[in-house]
Amino acid sequence: MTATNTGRGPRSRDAILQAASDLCGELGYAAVTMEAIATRARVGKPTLYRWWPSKGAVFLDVVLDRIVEPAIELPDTGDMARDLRTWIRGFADLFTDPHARQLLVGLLGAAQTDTELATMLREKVQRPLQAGNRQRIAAAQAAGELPAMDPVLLEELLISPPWYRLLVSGEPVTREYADELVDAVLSIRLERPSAKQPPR
Amino acid sequence: MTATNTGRGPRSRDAILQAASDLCGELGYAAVTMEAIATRARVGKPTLYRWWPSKGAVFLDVVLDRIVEPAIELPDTGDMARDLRTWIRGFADLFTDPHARQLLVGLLGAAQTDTELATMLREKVQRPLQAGNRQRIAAAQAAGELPAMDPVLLEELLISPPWYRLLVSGEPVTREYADELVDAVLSIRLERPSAKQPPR
DNA sequence: CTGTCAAAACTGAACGTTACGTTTCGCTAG
DNA sequence: CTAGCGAAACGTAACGTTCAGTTTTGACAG
Repeated sequence: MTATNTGRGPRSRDAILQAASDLCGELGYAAVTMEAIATRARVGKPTLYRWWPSKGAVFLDVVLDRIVEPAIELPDTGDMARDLRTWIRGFADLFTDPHARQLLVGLLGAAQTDTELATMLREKVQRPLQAGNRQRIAAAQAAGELPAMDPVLLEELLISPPWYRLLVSGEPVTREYADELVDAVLSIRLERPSAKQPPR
Repeated sequence: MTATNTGRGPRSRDAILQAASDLCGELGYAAVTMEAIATRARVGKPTLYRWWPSKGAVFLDVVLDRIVEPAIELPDTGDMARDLRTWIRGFADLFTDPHARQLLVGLLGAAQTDTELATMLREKVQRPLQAGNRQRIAAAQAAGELPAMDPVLLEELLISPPWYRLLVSGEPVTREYADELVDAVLSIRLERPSAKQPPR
C-alpha cells in the first residue's frame, strides 16, 4: 500500500541499495539509519522516504535484488531428490554468509514488529516461490518420488529447520546439516497417508 | 554481562512485569516504551534501568515468568509419542494465543538485532529445555520408540515448523497442524542411519 | 538536429517530535 | 540522619516532514 515502488524507482535506486547493503555490513542492521543511507548514497532524505516507507522496506529491496532472486529458487533437473538437496544447500550457503545473514536476520527481525513490512515480505518473497514449489512437490509425489503427505507440510519440514537455526537457536547451518535434513525428510513413510489420531 | 538481574529483583518486580505485559497486549510490542512501563508500574525510570538493560530484557523476564515456565516443558508420561504430541500441541496453543504471540514475536524480533538479548534468551530459555529433551529423545530412540537419527535433528524437525510459521510465514499453528506434524516426523524410517550422499 | 524552456525530481538544511538513557532533586521510610 | 526511591528535567539521536534552491528530463520550436 504505502509507496510500493511499482512504477519506476528513484534515479539512484542502485546507489541507495548499495549504500544500505554496505552500511549493514559495516555497522550491522540495527545501527544503520535512514540518514546514513541517504548521506552515503548522496541522496536527500525526502527522496528516500518518497520511495520507501521505512528502513525495512529499503532492505527488503536489497534482499530481493541481491539475495532472493539469484539464490533461492528450487532448481529443476528432473531428479527431485537431488533438486531438493541443492535447494536446501542453497539456504545453508546463504545463512552461512555473514553479509547475507546480517541482512536476512535484521530484516526478519524488523518484520516481527512491522506489519506492513511483514506483508510485503510475504507477498514479494514467500508467495512467488511457494506456489511453484508446492506444485513441483505435488507432482513428484504423484510420481512416487516423494513421501505422500500434505505438500505444505513437506515443504515446511525441509525449509523450517534452517530458518529455525537462523532466527531462534543460532546454530550454524552447514551443507552437511542440509543433506542430513533432506535425507531425513525423504525417509518419511506414512503408514496411512495424512494420518490423524488424537493423543488420547 | 550488562545487568543480569541475577541477584534479587527490584521491590516491585511483579508490578513492572505486569505493566509491561499489559501494555504489550494493549499497544503491541513495538509501541511499548520504557517510559510507559515505568509510569504504569508507578516506578522511576532509573529503577527500571537499574535492573534491566533494555525493553527486550524486561520482556524476556515477562516471557520467562508467564509463558515458558508453565507451558513449554516436554511432559513425561511414559508414552513418548504421546508426550511429543502434547508438547507440540502446547506450542500450537501458545502460538495461537494473541497475547503470548505478541510477546514472543516481539521478543524474538528484538533479539535479532540485540546480541545481548539473544544470548540471554538462549541461555535462559533454550538451553535449560534442550538438554533434558535431547536426553529423553535419545532414550526413546534406544528403546525403538522413535526414528533412529540425530536427536538434535529430530527435535528440530518437530519444533521448527511451528516457529517457522510464527516468525516467517505467518500461517496459523493449529492443534491439527501439530498432530499432523508429529505424525509425519514419527513416520521417518531411515534406510541407512545418517545417510549422506552428495547431490552430484 | 539542436537550442530552449517548463515541469518534475532531486539535494541539503532545518524543524518539531519522540524515546532514549542519565542526572538531579527532594521526599520518605527505616 | 541517611539510603533509596519516584518524579522531573536534561542532553542525545533518529525519526519523518517541510522548505528553498538546484539539477535533470523530455518536448517542442527553430
